Amino acid sequence: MKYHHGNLKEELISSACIVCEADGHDRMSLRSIAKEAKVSQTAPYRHFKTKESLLAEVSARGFMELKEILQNANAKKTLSTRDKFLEMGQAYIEFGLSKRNTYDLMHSSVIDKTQFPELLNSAVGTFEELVSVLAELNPGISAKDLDIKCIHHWALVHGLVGLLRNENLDASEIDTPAGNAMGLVRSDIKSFLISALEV
Amino acid sequence: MKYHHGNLKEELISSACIVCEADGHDRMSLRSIAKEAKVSQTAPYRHFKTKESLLAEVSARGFMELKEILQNANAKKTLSTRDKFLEMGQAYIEFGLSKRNTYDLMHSSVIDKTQFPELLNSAVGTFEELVSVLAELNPGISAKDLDIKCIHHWALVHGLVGLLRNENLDASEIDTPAGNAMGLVRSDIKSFLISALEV
DNA sequence: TAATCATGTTAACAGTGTCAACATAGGATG
DNA sequence: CATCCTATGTTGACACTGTTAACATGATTA
Repeated sequence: MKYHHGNLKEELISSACIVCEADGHDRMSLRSIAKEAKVSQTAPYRHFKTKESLLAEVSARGFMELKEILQNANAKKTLSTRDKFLEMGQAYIEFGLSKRNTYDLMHSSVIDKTQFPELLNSAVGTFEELVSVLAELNPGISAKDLDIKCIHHWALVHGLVGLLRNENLDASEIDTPAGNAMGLVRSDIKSFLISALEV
Repeated sequence: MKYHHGNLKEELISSACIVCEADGHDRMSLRSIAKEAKVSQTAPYRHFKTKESLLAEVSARGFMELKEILQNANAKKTLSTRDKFLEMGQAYIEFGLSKRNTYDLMHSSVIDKTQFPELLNSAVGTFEELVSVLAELNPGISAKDLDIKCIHHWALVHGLVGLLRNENLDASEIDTPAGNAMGLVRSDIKSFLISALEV
């Protein structure tokens, strides 16, 4: 039994990633992931100043994964620019729905992003991928209009994820106009995007 | 000093509303609001089964307030339908930004809405106000298309609130394309809505 | 008047983030 | 090689949390 773990920091982060996605960041305790790493409950404090800073790391990895997913969609050379754009939108939404709790953390206010510059950069990085495809799709557009278009589309997919994730308005659970519409959109995200993005 | 408080449930709820908005729902403790009401730390359990159920009440009040705000916007008879619609969008966003923490709670996953039917109804109620104005704005539209349009616009404003609230991407704080664009949108929400909603 | 029951209290439990004080080991320095 | 330093671990403690069980009170009702 060796006193020093050797790779604790990395193990804590990846363990935290798993627990966060499984249980949600608010139900994750530092002590439990320390225990999982077979290490005392205060050992994490040698690598993270606070619980928040460990969560910031988890969040940053989420943004990196999301960025990679968007890059992959944008890199499909067989697709037209328009289709790459649609693919990105769909990929974004699917990430938000499948990595539900991680996505939650990424946009949660428990982490003050201004205190974690790297995290802020990661979050902003997502935006850049969108800028590139929209610039290609709208040749000659002004920088300002391009930025605004980006926000428009980012807000749309981000908001849709929020509605689909959080509201439990699925037709399967409740029979209302909102619920029915939500089920409709969920069952065919691509069609919704085509009509909503009007591209 | 009377043993029975007389109005404890109501006082706990309104106190919780204030604390939630001030500190955020995750930093609110049952014990602290019990103390504030000059009552023992377990007294709230006579009125709320769990902390979550108290938060559900706070959330429901948030949705009611939001619905009222949207109704007021929709009821301005001097405005055209189009302007009422824009007014609603702006009012929604302003609510999300000014009642930041309450809005957070309303869309948080700490409350399982399926376990609080009233809360679910409140949340769905927001949707109905949007349906009415969009129906007026798009005469002859099919029910399905109307629902989808609603989701589209709801997602847009909801997503925009999320971006403006959560990302700390303001131009004042960080100088990036995303930050600059965010500052631009924030400074003139109405213009953004006009261009984004294309109405 | 007596009993019931909603509504309060106290004491306790297991769990949390975090800090101070101490222990260990591996690498740098003499 | 011996010694010290420093990174990294442990133990013990503190104040706080949500929640439950057991008990107290007092208003309503039979």
